[in-house]
Amino acid sequence: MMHTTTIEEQLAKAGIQPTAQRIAICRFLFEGANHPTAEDVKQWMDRNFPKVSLATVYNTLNLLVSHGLLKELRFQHDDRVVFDVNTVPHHHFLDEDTGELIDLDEALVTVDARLAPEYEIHQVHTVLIGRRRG
Amino acid sequence: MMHTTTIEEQLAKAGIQPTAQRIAICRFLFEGANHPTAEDVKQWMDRNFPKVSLATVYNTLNLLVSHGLLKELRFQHDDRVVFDVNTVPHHHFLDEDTGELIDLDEALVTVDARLAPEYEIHQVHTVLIGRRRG
DNA sequence: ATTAGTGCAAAGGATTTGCATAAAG
DNA sequence: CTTTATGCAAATCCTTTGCACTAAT
Repeated sequence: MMHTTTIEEQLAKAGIQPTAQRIAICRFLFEGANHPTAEDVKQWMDRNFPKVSLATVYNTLNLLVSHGLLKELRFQHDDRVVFDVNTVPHHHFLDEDTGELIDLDEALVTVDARLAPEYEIHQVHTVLIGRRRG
Repeated sequence: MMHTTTIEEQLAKAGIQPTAQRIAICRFLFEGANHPTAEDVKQWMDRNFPKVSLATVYNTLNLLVSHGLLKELRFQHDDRVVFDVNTVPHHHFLDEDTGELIDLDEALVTVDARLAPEYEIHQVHTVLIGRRRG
């Protein structure tokens, strides 16, 4: 029988003290938030865990990033940072109508770059921009 | 014999009045500036065409973008906008040591995305992150 | 007790805006 | 003359920081 890791455990394992504020933020992040901005996190917190300051939101997000639990991303269409719980390398689809960002598993996108041999490639990130019909 | 298009002509053709400030900025941009930020443009102007305000630099850059002579790009490693004279679709290599950005012709990078048919793809942009040896 | 986390308000950097002046058509 | 561009300073947006306060170990 398999044991689901709690947020406290995930934080502890990453070396982050699991305070109430941090757990609340992680609850939002790890339970389905889709590429939220700091402001999105703040707004969710205001509704679900009031009295947390914006500074704590930023501190916590940066802490999670620096401990590898979160990635920060920037896209062309928005000058704000968005956070991605998906820390595994992957790509993104950006719906140009709605602004919605969708993670694309690395296996779904094949990138073949024919560069001169002095270019060592360490990471590849593709953004597909378009529209989802339907 | 082929006639090289002047900056004035390029601006006029795009419907932009070719003022002295705009021409100077375009001279910097179109003659080899590599993915400059607004601040880079301002600094070049301070040296080569003093007394131009930062507001005019931003106004001009935005004007060029809105008329299709320039693209604005944002990358993960820098929260500032960088401008790209290359308005044809292409990809980028980011040297993670130096921060240098290198344009990659679209033909050099093949992207194959296996998405569900409701995803209409209009643009593809790949960033390759790594290091250039040598 | 000592260290670490939080909240608030202020500061910071990048970019935009309002408005008066200057230049262009 | 009338419109458009410029310069300056102030304003705005996002994010970070300093510092006093609180809560953990």
